[in-house]
Amino acid sequence: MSTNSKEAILAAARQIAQAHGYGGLNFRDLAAAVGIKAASIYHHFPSKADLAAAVARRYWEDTAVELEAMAAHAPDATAALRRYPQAFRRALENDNRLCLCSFMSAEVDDLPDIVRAEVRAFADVNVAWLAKGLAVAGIVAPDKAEARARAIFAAISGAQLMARSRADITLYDTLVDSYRAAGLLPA
Amino acid sequence: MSTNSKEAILAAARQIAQAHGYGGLNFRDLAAAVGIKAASIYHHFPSKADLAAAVARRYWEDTAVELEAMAAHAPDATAALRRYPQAFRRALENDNRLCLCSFMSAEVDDLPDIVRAEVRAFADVNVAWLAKGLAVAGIVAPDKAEARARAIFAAISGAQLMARSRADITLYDTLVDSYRAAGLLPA
DNA sequence: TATATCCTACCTAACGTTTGGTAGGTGAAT
DNA sequence: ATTCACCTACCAAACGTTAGGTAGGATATA
Repeated sequence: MSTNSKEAILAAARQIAQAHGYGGLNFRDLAAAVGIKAASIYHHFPSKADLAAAVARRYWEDTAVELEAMAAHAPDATAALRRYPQAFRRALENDNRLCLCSFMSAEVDDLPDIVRAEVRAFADVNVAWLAKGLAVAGIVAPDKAEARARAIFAAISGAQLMARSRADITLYDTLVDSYRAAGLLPA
Repeated sequence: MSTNSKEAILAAARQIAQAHGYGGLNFRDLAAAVGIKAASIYHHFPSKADLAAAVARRYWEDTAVELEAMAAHAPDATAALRRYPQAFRRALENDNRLCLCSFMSAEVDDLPDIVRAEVRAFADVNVAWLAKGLAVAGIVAPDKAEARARAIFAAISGAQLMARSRADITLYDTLVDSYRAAGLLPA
Protein backbone atom coordinates (compact mmCIF):
# COMPACT_ATOMS: atom_id res chain seq x y z
CA MET A 1 0.00 0.00 0.00
CA SER A 2 2.96 2.32 -0.40
CA THR A 3 1.58 4.20 -3.34
CA ASN A 4 -1.86 4.26 -1.82
CA SER A 5 -0.59 5.68 1.47
CA LYS A 6 1.37 8.40 -0.28
CA GLU A 7 -1.69 9.33 -2.30
CA ALA A 8 -3.87 9.19 0.80
CA ILE A 9 -1.49 11.55 2.61
CA LEU A 10 -1.52 13.93 -0.35
CA ALA A 11 -5.32 13.90 -0.52
CA ALA A 12 -5.84 14.35 3.21
CA ALA A 13 -3.21 17.09 3.43
CA ARG A 14 -4.94 18.94 0.65
CA GLN A 15 -8.26 18.83 2.47
CA ILE A 16 -6.70 20.04 5.71
CA ALA A 17 -4.71 22.81 4.03
CA GLN A 18 -7.79 24.03 2.18
CA ALA A 19 -9.53 24.47 5.54
CA HIS A 20 -6.67 25.50 7.84
CA GLY A 21 -3.81 26.64 5.65
CA TYR A 22 -0.14 25.72 5.68
CA GLY A 23 0.24 26.84 9.28
CA GLY A 24 -2.80 24.88 10.36
CA LEU A 25 -1.59 21.69 8.72
CA ASN A 26 0.04 19.39 11.28
CA PHE A 27 1.43 15.90 11.11
CA ARG A 28 -0.61 14.37 13.92
CA ASP A 29 -4.01 15.37 12.59
CA LEU A 30 -2.95 14.52 9.07
CA ALA A 31 -1.72 11.08 10.11
CA ALA A 32 -4.95 10.45 12.02
CA ALA A 33 -6.97 11.35 8.93
CA VAL A 34 -4.98 8.82 6.89
CA GLY A 35 -5.00 6.18 9.61
CA ILE A 36 -1.26 5.99 10.28
CA LYS A 37 1.15 7.52 12.82
CA ALA A 38 2.70 10.95 12.44
CA ALA A 39 6.25 9.65 12.15
CA SER A 40 5.25 7.45 9.24
CA ILE A 41 4.62 10.46 7.05
CA TYR A 42 8.39 11.00 7.01
CA HIS A 43 8.74 7.73 5.15
CA HIS A 44 6.97 9.38 2.20
CA PHE A 45 7.94 13.05 2.56
CA PRO A 46 11.19 14.34 4.05
CA SER A 47 9.70 17.45 5.65
CA LYS A 48 6.58 19.56 6.01
CA ALA A 49 7.87 21.92 3.33
CA ASP A 50 8.29 19.06 0.85
CA LEU A 51 4.87 17.68 1.71
CA ALA A 52 3.19 21.04 1.21
CA ALA A 53 5.05 21.63 -2.04
CA ALA A 54 3.92 18.23 -3.31
CA VAL A 55 0.34 19.00 -2.29
CA ALA A 56 0.40 22.38 -4.02
CA ARG A 57 2.01 20.94 -7.15
CA ARG A 58 -0.56 18.18 -7.34
CA TYR A 59 -3.24 20.79 -6.80
CA TRP A 60 -2.33 22.83 -9.85
CA GLU A 61 -1.66 19.73 -11.92
CA ASP A 62 -5.16 18.47 -11.15
CA THR A 63 -6.56 21.90 -11.92
CA ALA A 64 -4.76 22.01 -15.25
CA VAL A 65 -6.24 18.63 -16.21
CA GLU A 66 -9.70 19.72 -15.09
CA LEU A 67 -9.54 22.98 -17.04
CA GLU A 68 -8.36 21.21 -20.16
CA ALA A 69 -11.23 18.78 -19.84
CA MET A 70 -13.64 21.68 -19.43
CA ALA A 71 -12.33 23.30 -22.59
CA ALA A 72 -12.49 20.01 -24.48
CA HIS A 73 -16.08 19.26 -23.50
CA ALA A 74 -17.48 22.74 -24.09
CA PRO A 75 -18.99 23.51 -27.51
CA ASP A 76 -16.85 26.63 -27.85
CA ALA A 77 -14.44 28.91 -26.00
CA THR A 78 -17.17 31.19 -24.68
CA ALA A 79 -19.07 28.26 -23.23
CA ALA A 80 -15.90 27.00 -21.54
CA LEU A 81 -15.26 30.42 -20.01
CA ARG A 82 -18.78 30.53 -18.69
CA ARG A 83 -18.13 27.36 -16.77
CA TYR A 84 -14.90 28.58 -15.21
CA PRO A 85 -16.55 29.71 -11.94
CA GLN A 86 -17.73 26.12 -11.40
CA ALA A 87 -14.15 25.03 -10.83
CA PHE A 88 -13.84 27.37 -7.86
CA ARG A 89 -17.33 26.58 -6.67
CA ARG A 90 -16.35 23.01 -5.91
CA ALA A 91 -14.07 24.02 -3.03
CA LEU A 92 -17.01 25.72 -1.34
CA GLU A 93 -19.22 22.71 -2.02
CA ASN A 94 -16.58 20.64 -0.26
CA ASP A 95 -17.43 21.76 3.31
CA ASN A 96 -16.91 25.45 2.64
CA ARG A 97 -13.25 25.03 1.78
CA LEU A 98 -11.04 27.61 0.12
CA CYS A 99 -8.80 27.29 -2.90
CA LEU A 100 -5.56 25.88 -1.51
CA CYS A 101 -3.52 28.54 -3.21
CA SER A 102 -5.69 31.42 -2.07
CA PHE A 103 -5.10 30.32 1.50
CA MET A 104 -1.39 29.95 0.89
CA SER A 105 -1.25 33.30 -0.88
CA ALA A 106 -2.38 34.89 2.37
CA GLU A 107 0.33 32.97 4.21
CA VAL A 108 3.01 33.82 1.66
CA ASP A 109 5.35 35.41 4.24
CA ASP A 110 5.58 32.14 6.16
CA LEU A 111 5.82 29.74 3.23
CA PRO A 112 8.98 27.81 2.36
CA ASP A 113 10.32 28.85 -1.05
CA ILE A 114 9.46 25.54 -2.71
CA VAL A 115 5.84 25.91 -1.62
CA ARG A 116 5.61 29.51 -2.72
CA ALA A 117 6.75 28.54 -6.21
CA GLU A 118 3.94 25.98 -6.57
CA VAL A 119 1.36 28.46 -5.33
CA ARG A 120 2.38 30.88 -8.06
CA ALA A 121 2.27 28.10 -10.63
CA PHE A 122 -1.40 27.57 -9.79
CA ALA A 123 -2.19 31.18 -10.62
CA ASP A 124 -0.17 30.91 -13.82
CA VAL A 125 -2.13 27.85 -14.94
CA ASN A 126 -5.44 29.58 -14.36
CA VAL A 127 -4.43 32.84 -15.99
CA ALA A 128 -2.99 31.07 -19.04
CA TRP A 129 -6.15 29.02 -19.52
CA LEU A 130 -8.37 32.07 -19.16
CA ALA A 131 -6.23 34.20 -21.46
CA LYS A 132 -6.29 31.57 -24.16
CA GLY A 133 -10.05 31.20 -23.88
CA LEU A 134 -10.65 34.95 -23.95
CA ALA A 135 -8.49 35.35 -27.04
CA VAL A 136 -10.02 32.41 -28.89
CA ALA A 137 -13.53 33.52 -28.01
CA GLY A 138 -12.69 36.99 -29.23
CA ILE A 139 -14.04 38.57 -26.05
CA VAL A 140 -11.06 40.88 -25.71
CA ALA A 141 -8.22 41.81 -28.03
CA PRO A 142 -5.40 39.24 -27.91
CA ASP A 143 -2.96 41.75 -26.40
CA LYS A 144 -5.39 42.41 -23.54
CA ALA A 145 -6.36 38.82 -22.88
CA GLU A 146 -3.81 38.22 -20.14
CA ALA A 147 -4.73 41.36 -18.22
CA ARG A 148 -8.40 40.43 -18.32
CA ALA A 149 -7.56 36.84 -17.39
CA ARG A 150 -5.74 38.02 -14.29
CA ALA A 151 -8.67 40.22 -13.36
CA ILE A 152 -11.09 37.31 -13.65
CA PHE A 153 -8.86 35.04 -11.61
CA ALA A 154 -8.44 37.64 -8.86
CA ALA A 155 -12.14 38.45 -8.78
CA ILE A 156 -13.19 34.80 -8.60
CA SER A 157 -10.68 34.21 -5.81
CA GLY A 158 -12.11 37.15 -3.90
CA ALA A 159 -15.66 35.91 -4.38
CA GLN A 160 -14.72 32.50 -3.05
CA LEU A 161 -13.01 34.05 -0.03
CA MET A 162 -15.97 36.25 0.79
CA ALA A 163 -18.46 33.41 0.40
CA ARG A 164 -16.34 31.21 2.65
CA SER A 165 -16.21 33.87 5.36
CA ARG A 166 -20.02 33.81 5.44
CA ALA A 167 -20.26 30.07 4.85
CA ASP A 168 -22.77 30.96 2.12
CA ILE A 169 -22.35 29.35 -1.27
CA THR A 170 -25.29 31.29 -2.69
CA LEU A 171 -23.27 34.44 -2.06
CA TYR A 172 -20.63 33.03 -4.39
CA ASP A 173 -23.25 32.51 -7.07
CA THR A 174 -24.63 36.02 -6.74
CA LEU A 175 -21.12 37.47 -6.87
CA VAL A 176 -20.45 35.59 -10.09
CA ASP A 177 -23.75 36.86 -11.46
CA SER A 178 -22.73 40.40 -10.54
CA TYR A 179 -19.42 39.97 -12.34
CA ARG A 180 -21.39 38.89 -15.41
CA ALA A 181 -23.82 41.77 -15.11
CA ALA A 182 -20.96 44.24 -14.77
CA GLY A 183 -19.20 42.84 -17.82
CA LEU A 184 -16.15 41.30 -16.17
CA LEU A 185 -17.23 37.78 -17.08
CA PRO A 186 -18.88 36.81 -20.39
CA ALA A 187 -22.65 36.78 -19.92
CA MET B 1 1.66 54.71 30.16
CA SER B 2 -1.24 52.28 30.55
CA THR B 3 -3.27 53.62 27.67
CA ASN B 4 -0.20 53.90 25.49
CA SER B 5 0.78 50.28 26.07
CA LYS B 6 -2.69 49.02 25.26
CA GLU B 7 -2.72 51.05 22.06
CA ALA B 8 0.80 49.89 21.22
CA ILE B 9 -0.27 46.26 21.64
CA LEU B 10 -3.30 46.85 19.43
CA ALA B 11 -1.20 48.50 16.73
CA ALA B 12 1.56 45.88 16.78
CA ALA B 13 -0.94 43.02 16.83
CA ARG B 14 -2.64 44.47 13.79
CA GLN B 15 0.63 44.62 11.86
CA ILE B 16 1.52 41.06 12.78
CA ALA B 17 -1.94 39.70 11.98
CA GLN B 18 -1.94 41.44 8.60
CA ALA B 19 1.26 39.58 7.73
CA HIS B 20 0.81 36.24 9.52
CA GLY B 21 -2.86 35.90 10.34
CA TYR B 22 -4.60 34.94 13.56
CA GLY B 23 -2.73 31.65 13.77
CA GLY B 24 0.58 33.34 13.16
CA LEU B 25 0.01 35.94 15.85
CA ASN B 26 1.80 34.91 19.03
CA PHE B 27 2.27 36.59 22.38
CA ARG B 28 6.04 36.42 22.51
CA ASP B 29 6.70 38.11 19.19
CA LEU B 30 3.93 40.59 19.84
CA ALA B 31 5.32 41.47 23.27
CA ALA B 32 8.80 41.85 21.81
CA ALA B 33 7.47 44.25 19.18
CA VAL B 34 5.89 46.37 21.91
CA GLY B 35 8.89 46.12 24.24
CA ILE B 36 7.25 44.22 27.10
CA LYS B 37 6.98 40.58 28.19
CA ALA B 38 4.39 38.15 26.87
CA ALA B 39 2.63 37.73 30.21
CA SER B 40 2.13 41.49 30.48
CA ILE B 41 -0.29 41.42 27.58
CA TYR B 42 -2.75 39.67 29.88
CA HIS B 43 -2.91 42.81 31.96
CA HIS B 44 -4.62 44.50 29.01
CA PHE B 45 -6.44 41.63 27.27
CA PRO B 46 -7.85 38.53 28.98
CA SER B 47 -7.06 36.13 26.12
CA LYS B 48 -5.82 35.83 22.56
CA ALA B 49 -9.41 35.68 21.34
CA ASP B 50 -10.26 38.96 23.09
CA LEU B 51 -7.11 40.58 21.79
CA ALA B 52 -7.82 39.54 18.21
CA ALA B 53 -11.44 40.65 18.49
CA ALA B 54 -10.30 44.05 19.75
CA VAL B 55 -7.82 44.32 16.90
CA ALA B 56 -10.42 43.39 14.30
CA ARG B 57 -13.00 45.75 15.79
CA ARG B 58 -10.55 48.62 15.82
CA TYR B 59 -9.65 47.72 12.24
CA TRP B 60 -13.17 48.16 10.88
CA GLU B 61 -13.77 51.22 13.06
CA ASP B 62 -10.68 52.87 11.59
CA THR B 63 -11.78 51.83 8.12
CA ALA B 64 -15.25 53.30 8.65
CA VAL B 65 -13.70 56.62 9.70
CA GLU B 66 -11.34 56.58 6.73
CA LEU B 67 -14.11 55.81 4.25
CA GLU B 68 -16.32 58.56 5.64
CA ALA B 69 -13.42 60.99 5.34
CA MET B 70 -12.89 59.88 1.75
CA ALA B 71 -16.55 60.50 0.94
CA ALA B 72 -16.48 63.88 2.68
CA HIS B 73 -13.40 65.11 0.84
CA ALA B 74 -14.37 63.94 -2.63
CA PRO B 75 -16.23 66.37 -4.91
CA ASP B 76 -18.97 63.83 -5.58
CA ALA B 77 -19.98 60.19 -5.04
CA THR B 78 -18.36 58.99 -8.27
CA ALA B 79 -15.04 60.58 -7.33
CA ALA B 80 -15.20 58.94 -3.90
CA LEU B 81 -15.86 55.55 -5.48
CA ARG B 82 -12.92 55.99 -7.79
CA ARG B 83 -10.67 56.39 -4.77
CA TYR B 84 -11.93 53.27 -3.01
CA PRO B 85 -9.11 51.02 -4.29
CA GLN B 86 -6.61 53.33 -2.58
CA ALA B 87 -7.85 52.20 0.81
CA PHE B 88 -6.87 48.62 0.04
CA ARG B 89 -3.68 49.69 -1.66
CA ARG B 90 -2.29 50.98 1.61
CA ALA B 91 -1.97 47.50 3.12
CA LEU B 92 0.26 46.48 0.21
CA GLU B 93 2.27 49.68 0.56
CA ASN B 94 2.82 48.70 4.18
CA ASP B 95 5.37 45.94 3.53
CA ASN B 96 3.12 43.89 1.27
CA ARG B 97 0.56 43.28 3.97
CA LEU B 98 -2.95 41.94 3.45
CA CYS B 99 -6.26 43.29 4.67
CA LEU B 100 -6.59 41.92 8.19
CA CYS B 101 -10.06 40.62 7.47
CA SER B 102 -9.14 38.94 4.20
CA PHE B 103 -6.52 36.96 6.08
CA MET B 104 -8.95 36.12 8.84
CA SER B 105 -11.64 35.19 6.31
CA ALA B 106 -9.32 32.47 5.07
CA GLU B 107 -8.82 31.32 8.67
CA VAL B 108 -12.53 31.45 9.48
CA ASP B 109 -12.70 27.77 10.56
CA ASP B 110 -10.17 28.40 13.33
CA LEU B 111 -11.43 31.77 14.54
CA PRO B 112 -13.12 32.27 17.92
CA ASP B 113 -16.71 33.42 17.49
CA ILE B 114 -16.06 36.92 18.80
CA VAL B 115 -13.32 37.41 16.21
CA ARG B 116 -15.42 36.04 13.37
CA ALA B 117 -18.15 38.54 14.16
CA GLU B 118 -15.75 41.49 13.84
CA VAL B 119 -14.37 40.15 10.57
CA ARG B 120 -17.85 40.10 9.11
CA ALA B 121 -18.49 43.60 10.41
CA PHE B 122 -15.55 44.82 8.33
CA ALA B 123 -17.12 43.48 5.15
CA ASP B 124 -20.47 45.01 6.13
CA VAL B 125 -18.89 48.44 6.60
CA ASN B 126 -17.25 48.30 3.20
CA VAL B 127 -20.30 46.99 1.37
CA ALA B 128 -22.58 49.56 2.99
CA TRP B 129 -20.26 52.42 2.03
CA LEU B 130 -19.93 51.18 -1.54
CA ALA B 131 -23.66 50.57 -1.93
CA LYS B 132 -24.50 54.04 -0.73
CA GLY B 133 -21.94 55.60 -3.08
CA LEU B 134 -23.15 53.55 -6.06
CA ALA B 135 -26.76 54.54 -5.41
CA VAL B 136 -26.00 58.24 -4.89
CA ALA B 137 -23.77 58.34 -7.95
CA GLY B 138 -26.52 56.68 -9.95
CA ILE B 139 -24.13 54.09 -11.34
CA VAL B 140 -26.55 51.24 -10.72
CA ALA B 141 -30.21 51.10 -9.82
CA PRO B 142 -30.76 51.48 -6.05
CA ASP B 143 -32.10 47.94 -5.74
CA LYS B 144 -28.91 46.57 -7.33
CA ALA B 145 -26.45 48.73 -5.43
CA GLU B 146 -25.74 46.23 -2.67
CA ALA B 147 -25.10 43.35 -5.06
CA ARG B 148 -22.67 45.47 -7.05
CA ALA B 149 -21.06 46.72 -3.85
CA ARG B 150 -20.40 43.16 -2.74
CA ALA B 151 -18.92 42.35 -6.13
CA ILE B 152 -16.55 45.31 -5.92
CA PHE B 153 -15.50 44.43 -2.38
CA ALA B 154 -14.82 40.81 -3.29
CA ALA B 155 -12.94 41.72 -6.46
CA ILE B 156 -10.75 44.27 -4.69
CA SER B 157 -10.00 41.75 -1.94
CA GLY B 158 -8.99 39.22 -4.58
CA ALA B 159 -6.77 41.72 -6.34
CA GLN B 160 -4.99 42.54 -3.11
CA LEU B 161 -4.49 38.86 -2.34
CA MET B 162 -3.06 38.12 -5.77
CA ALA B 163 -0.75 41.14 -5.68
CA ARG B 164 0.48 40.12 -2.23
CA SER B 165 1.26 36.60 -3.40
CA ARG B 166 3.56 38.10 -6.03
CA ALA B 167 4.77 40.91 -3.79
CA ASP B 168 3.95 43.19 -6.71
CA ILE B 169 1.96 46.31 -6.01
CA THR B 170 1.90 47.26 -9.70
CA LEU B 171 -0.10 44.08 -10.26
CA TYR B 172 -2.74 45.48 -7.91
CA ASP B 173 -2.88 48.66 -9.95
CA THR B 174 -3.25 46.83 -13.24
CA LEU B 175 -5.97 44.61 -11.78
CA VAL B 176 -7.88 47.69 -10.66
CA ASP B 177 -7.44 49.15 -14.14
CA SER B 178 -8.80 45.94 -15.64
CA TYR B 179 -11.83 46.10 -13.36
CA ARG B 180 -12.44 49.62 -14.64
CA ALA B 181 -11.95 48.61 -18.25
CA ALA B 182 -14.36 45.71 -17.84
CA GLY B 183 -17.00 47.93 -16.24
CA LEU B 184 -16.98 46.56 -12.72
CA LEU B 185 -15.59 49.79 -11.27
CA PRO B 186 -16.60 53.28 -12.45
CA ALA B 187 -14.07 54.48 -15.02
C1' DT C 1 2.63 64.89 58.11
C1' DA C 2 3.30 60.11 58.49
C1' DT C 3 1.66 55.69 57.60
C1' DA C 4 -1.16 52.02 55.98
C1' DT C 5 -3.64 50.25 52.07
C1' DC C 6 -4.69 49.67 47.51
C1' DC C 7 -4.08 49.87 42.38
C1' DT C 8 -1.50 49.85 38.01
C1' DA C 9 1.77 47.99 35.08
C1' DC C 10 4.75 45.27 34.60
C1' DC C 11 8.08 41.16 35.78
C1' DT C 12 10.16 36.02 36.34
C1' DA C 13 9.20 31.41 36.20
C1' DA C 14 6.75 27.81 35.16
C1' DC C 15 2.56 25.09 33.63
C1' DG C 16 0.61 21.54 30.29
C1' DT C 17 0.12 20.97 25.42
C1' DT C 18 1.35 20.90 20.63
C1' DT C 19 4.68 21.46 17.14
C1' DG C 20 8.11 19.46 13.42
C1' DG C 21 11.39 16.15 13.54
C1' DT C 22 14.62 11.90 14.87
C1' DA C 23 16.37 7.19 16.32
C1' DG C 24 15.81 2.78 16.15
C1' DG C 25 12.98 -1.31 15.92
C1' DT C 26 9.33 -4.87 13.91
C1' DG C 27 7.14 -7.75 10.65
C1' DA C 28 5.96 -8.89 5.97
C1' DA C 29 7.16 -9.24 1.18
C1' DT C 30 10.73 -9.78 -2.38
C1' DA D 1 19.04 -11.09 3.11
C1' DT D 2 17.41 -7.00 2.08
C1' DT D 3 14.09 -3.58 1.43
C1' DC D 4 9.72 -1.53 2.40
C1' DA D 5 6.19 0.40 5.22
C1' DC D 6 5.23 1.36 9.29
C1' DC D 7 5.75 1.44 14.31
C1' DT D 8 7.08 3.04 19.44
C1' DA D 9 9.31 6.28 21.89
C1' DC D 10 11.34 10.01 22.17
C1' DC D 11 13.25 15.24 21.73
C1' DA D 12 13.72 20.40 21.76
C1' DA D 13 11.25 24.35 20.75
C1' DA D 14 7.25 27.06 20.78
C1' DC D 15 2.54 27.70 22.08
C1' DG D 16 -1.29 30.14 25.19
C1' DT D 17 -1.81 30.72 29.83
C1' DT D 18 -1.20 31.02 34.99
C1' DA D 19 0.89 32.00 39.55
C1' DG D 20 3.04 34.88 42.28
C1' DG D 21 5.85 38.84 42.97
C1' DT D 22 7.69 43.83 42.73
C1' DA D 23 8.21 48.83 42.09
C1' DG D 24 5.89 52.96 42.15
C1' DG D 25 1.94 55.96 42.35
C1' DA D 26 -2.68 57.24 44.28
C1' DT D 27 -5.78 57.42 48.06
C1' DA D 28 -7.40 57.14 52.83
C1' DT D 29 -6.75 57.25 57.55
C1' DA D 30 -4.27 58.65 62.11
